[in-house]
Amino acid sequence: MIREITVYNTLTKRKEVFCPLEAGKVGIYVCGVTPYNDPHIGNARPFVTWDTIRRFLAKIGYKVRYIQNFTDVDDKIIRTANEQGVTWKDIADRYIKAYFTSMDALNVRHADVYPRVSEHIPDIIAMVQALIEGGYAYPLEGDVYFSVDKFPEYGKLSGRKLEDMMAGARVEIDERKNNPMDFALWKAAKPGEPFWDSPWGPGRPGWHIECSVMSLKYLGKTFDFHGGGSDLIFPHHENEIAQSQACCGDWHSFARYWVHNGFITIHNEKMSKSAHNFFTVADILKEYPGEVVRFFILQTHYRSPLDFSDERLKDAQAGLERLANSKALADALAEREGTADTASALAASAAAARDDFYAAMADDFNTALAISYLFSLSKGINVYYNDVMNNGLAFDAKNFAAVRAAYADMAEIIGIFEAQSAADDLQDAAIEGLIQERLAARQAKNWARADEIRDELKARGILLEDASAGTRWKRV
RNA sequence: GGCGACAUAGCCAAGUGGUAAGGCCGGGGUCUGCAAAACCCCUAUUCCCCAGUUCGACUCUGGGUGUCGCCUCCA
Repeated sequence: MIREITVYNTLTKRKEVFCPLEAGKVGIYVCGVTPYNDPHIGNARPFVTWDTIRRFLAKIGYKVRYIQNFTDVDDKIIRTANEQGVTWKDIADRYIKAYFTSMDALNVRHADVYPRVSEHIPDIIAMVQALIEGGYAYPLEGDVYFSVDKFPEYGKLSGRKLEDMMAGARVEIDERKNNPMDFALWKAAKPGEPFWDSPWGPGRPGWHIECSVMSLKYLGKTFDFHGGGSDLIFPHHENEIAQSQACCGDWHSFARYWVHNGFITIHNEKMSKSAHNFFTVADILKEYPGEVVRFFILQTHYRSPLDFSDERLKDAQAGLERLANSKALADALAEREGTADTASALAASAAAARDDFYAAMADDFNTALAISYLFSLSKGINVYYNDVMNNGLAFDAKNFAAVRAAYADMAEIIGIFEAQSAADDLQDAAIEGLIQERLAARQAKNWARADEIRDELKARGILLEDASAGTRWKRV
């Protein structure tokens, strides 16, 4: 079942054949969010992407362990809490909840562990201590800094040299540090900030150290995939590499494949909280179903930029509805019985489509290409449906079951067709009753009454579609 | 200033050294009481520009132009 997959590794800047650390298993660490406001769609991209990758890996037989952190101790959280007169924990809890609400709507399955910084302070202190003892870090007036000069490989992920960075640094230079690029592992507490006791006095962790600590704790010192947005490559991931490798004393430890997704843009400009050009997932969900948003994201390869607009979302919705319609047709067909041998060719093309789909996913998780095979099978299903329902072709239950299974299998990886049917005050039986009444009206050529019933149902979100074999209905 | 990515039809978007997937929109047709859905047909002699390598390049190399990103919090 497990097939060879290739993946673009930011570290080597090329596609590589993926070889798991441990046969049959995959360990994934994805940088999560800092919970201080509602997630916007740009934030959602890596999680939808990784959810899909994860589904695929599990499908082809890997046992997947997926870890995603919450940075719940942070400047912005503290600032927001102070502005609102609540505790940092209130803010973190509120927006972690908001994160789940949004991601659940996008069919993002939960991680195996969601470690939080605030729950790993002792582990963090231990790693900082180890880095100091190893000569890689130094305390300074209650802070602790990582000394980049002690780590020869610094810059290997982002492809930049220390000298180049210093030349163009726009950061205010802190003269106390050994090297301006040295970054904080531990920050001394300022008045009004949350703090924990440490060997260097009261303080809190720097940003990068958490991921080194928590990935080590939950995945070990070496693991397979490390993911996140491209904006994390530098300095965040670069710093993680420095900390983890220095700490473990093993130059080849830490993440083996670095996978970074491109940005979601608006009018071709990066969407970001600081630029105030973002749309939150929650707001988009008021206009579009979560699956449309998910589908919109997956129709573009994860490494490409993705421009967000209402028009693009509408396009995605139209495409997804096409796929969903085929699913509905397939479901309707599947209720029939028939022993004819009329779907063997379709079954063969379904198997081929599924195979192509898997091959596309195995080639650097090319969801855009993979989805095209879903469309091709969709067409096959539609044609067969028309032949059986409208052209009198005898039904082939056995082969069609295989077709339907292949279609569902692909859809499951993409993560569509999972929306819970919304609770509706109109019961199925009532709908069927009205459809029967309309049928009678149509037979009596009472078009006015027939259309009235159709409009009535439409107003309540029920769409009718007449076919020679009967009337189908669906909720929209 | 340093480093990097990308440029494919009206819109979006895959892709390969061997002659351009798929989706959306649009046009025509079939089916239908009308709708809806579906199906069929049409919609890039061409992949930013200029050189070069090659039997052959959109795909490789060099140069140019444009857009975007990272170098500061950021998915």
